Amino acid sequence: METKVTFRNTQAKTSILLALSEAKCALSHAQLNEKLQGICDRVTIYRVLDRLISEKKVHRIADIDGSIKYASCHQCNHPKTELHTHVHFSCQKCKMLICLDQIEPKVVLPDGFEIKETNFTISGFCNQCNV
Amino acid sequence: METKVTFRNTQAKTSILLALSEAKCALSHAQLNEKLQGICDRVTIYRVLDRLISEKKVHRIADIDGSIKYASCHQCNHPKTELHTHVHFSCQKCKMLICLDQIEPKVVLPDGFEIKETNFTISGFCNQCNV
DNA sequence: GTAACTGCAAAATATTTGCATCCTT
DNA sequence: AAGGATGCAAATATTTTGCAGTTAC
Repeated sequence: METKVTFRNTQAKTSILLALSEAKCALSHAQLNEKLQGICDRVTIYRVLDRLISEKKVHRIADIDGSIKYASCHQCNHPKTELHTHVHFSCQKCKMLICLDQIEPKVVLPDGFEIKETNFTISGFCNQCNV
Repeated sequence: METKVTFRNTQAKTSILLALSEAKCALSHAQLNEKLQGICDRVTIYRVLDRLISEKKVHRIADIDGSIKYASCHQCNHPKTELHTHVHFSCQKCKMLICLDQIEPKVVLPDGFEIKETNFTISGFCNQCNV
């Protein structure tokens, strides 16, 4: 009774993955839509992003304000890992959200807590804006 | 030219602060609205929450999925601190978001980065649900 | 009395769904 | 050709804004 879904490689998917790969930071749906200049519909972007996340090619990050950003997993050092335990930095000036792969805080939870996913975001001014 | 705003103590504000204080976890706007049972309007809840955040009585947490939760600052050990550097735990089963005050990862950022705010959330199963 | 606060209606955003059509495989 | 993917329209949230009437101080 297993429903096997085969993902296809389409123009939209390729463009979206490329846009995310080229970006040096995570992008919101709106930023992606702007960057893609109408190559495909807004709705398609939502759907493709969902598929890319299922395929573990993209990961979804909740920014410090709750807005969702998407990042190509190749930007991180551990593309196939479920846990993205590294820190994200969100700049209050240039609005960029970047992955600080090197920085992975070690956290030990109290007994009984089982960790499945993490989202560590620090906000402030990045090294480009902090002059 | 300074505009001094004096916040007032109103019925809605008192009820909302009480609801958040009674809760053992952070609540979303929708959860608050339900708990308040029509004591005040949805819009009022948004506006009161904004005020309470300005007054540093409540803090705003982006949950792992990007949804916004509000927590009474008395739940934390450092009510007046700007930085809420402790870890939040978001349970995938019971949907509760709690503050783990004791746990504060130490993070050292690369040169040039200035830290203003943090949001560390870990998701999984809490000690109540993990049986 | 005055300025902050509230409720209601309406606008602005953001995300999801339905469905006919188009494209990969 | 079969079923996944897309575009467009429309339905659902979710959050914000305007404004007239109310209330705290």
